[in-house]
Amino acid sequence: MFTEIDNYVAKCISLTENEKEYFHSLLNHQSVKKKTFLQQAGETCGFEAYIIKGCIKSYYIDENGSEVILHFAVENWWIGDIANFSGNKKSTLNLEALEDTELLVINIIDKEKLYEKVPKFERMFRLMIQRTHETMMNRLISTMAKPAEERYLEFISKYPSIPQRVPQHLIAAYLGISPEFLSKLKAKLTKKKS
Amino acid sequence: MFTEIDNYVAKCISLTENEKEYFHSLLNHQSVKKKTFLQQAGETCGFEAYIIKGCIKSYYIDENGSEVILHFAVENWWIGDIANFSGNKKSTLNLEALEDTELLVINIIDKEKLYEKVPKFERMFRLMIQRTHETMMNRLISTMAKPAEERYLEFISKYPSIPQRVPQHLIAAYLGISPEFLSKLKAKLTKKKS
DNA sequence: CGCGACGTTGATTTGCCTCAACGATTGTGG
DNA sequence: CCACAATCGTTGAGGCAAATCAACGTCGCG
Repeated sequence: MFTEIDNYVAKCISLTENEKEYFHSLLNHQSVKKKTFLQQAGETCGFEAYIIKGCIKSYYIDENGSEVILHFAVENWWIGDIANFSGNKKSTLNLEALEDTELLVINIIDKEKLYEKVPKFERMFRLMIQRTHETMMNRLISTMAKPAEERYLEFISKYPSIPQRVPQHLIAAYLGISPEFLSKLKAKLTKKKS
Repeated sequence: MFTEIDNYVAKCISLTENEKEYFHSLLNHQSVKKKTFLQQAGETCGFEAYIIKGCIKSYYIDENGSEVILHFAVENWWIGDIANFSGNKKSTLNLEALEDTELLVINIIDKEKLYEKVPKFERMFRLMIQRTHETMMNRLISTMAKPAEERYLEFISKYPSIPQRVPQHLIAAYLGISPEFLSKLKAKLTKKKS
């Protein structure tokens, strides 16, 4: 149960057996059935979760009612609600399982305790968020500067496994285009090839 | 010279006199004249800088040649190149002074030393990057889900001082719209009021 | 003074959206 | 096990937000 997450941690920092045990003791195993929510907008609980198996879609619904997808998080990713870290404002983030999913969850209180007892974890989570931030920035740049076709091609080459697990209209939402338009894009691309 | 940055640090962590002195010893004061670069795309030096006075524009030029502005960083902000942290790939980020600017710079090597000697700084930079990441996400969401007019209004209400220091076509670039279109937007808005 | 940087305005074009109708597939309750 | 409803993808017609191109006025500065 802990092998994957231990591998992940080991890539950033090295722990003693005691520290590892303490870390494990703060993690709660949780299963989430397909089409159910790990978190819904409006809840205030703060946590972070490591995905052992499955796929979670994290997305916002903004005031105008449009859905913006942040991630399709799969095995060996962290998900959580950044907004919940800094302030304690209500989250506007939704986390919904696209498949039956197994997670290891740490709540924000325990995470602070962890930082206190094993400060090395500050480093791990700093590195984690740095990487997330970096991908996010690249996405912002793509979104602002590149046409939909290019963004789509980038997406499938960066995440080749996602289109096989996730319905196409969600990929459209991720790219920020309408499902109809993505369909037309694909038609155009296959025509090009032939 | 260190009063502003010390205030910033104190909001996140508390330091002994010794730690503070060590921190100061790693900072290099640097002045950058208007219209010159603190960093240009292609350089590999990694650093992070705290702005004491002035204004820095950080932006990418993507393959298609279009400019995407990440920040207008002013007093009491950090700037740096995230991409340079994780990998050591060449940066694609440009940092250009829009005004004569005074900075405190720490290079990436010294920053690692700092982490080692005073692990508390892991926390400070984690919190810093969490906040940056949060604003970035909100911007991504706005960019994807909201029309230009709404984004413009958000911008001037969030950063009311920026339009007074920064030429309008750069604000257009920040918002991801053409300068002409921003001009037309403003015309429409002032007409609405009257 | 003259040049370059900046902002405005108008005409035209285009990337993408919305709406609507239609197959194909899946899954679920009777 | 079938029937019917969801869910999903495709295609076409029309519309709109924003880009592009071009011309022009204005200011600040060397």
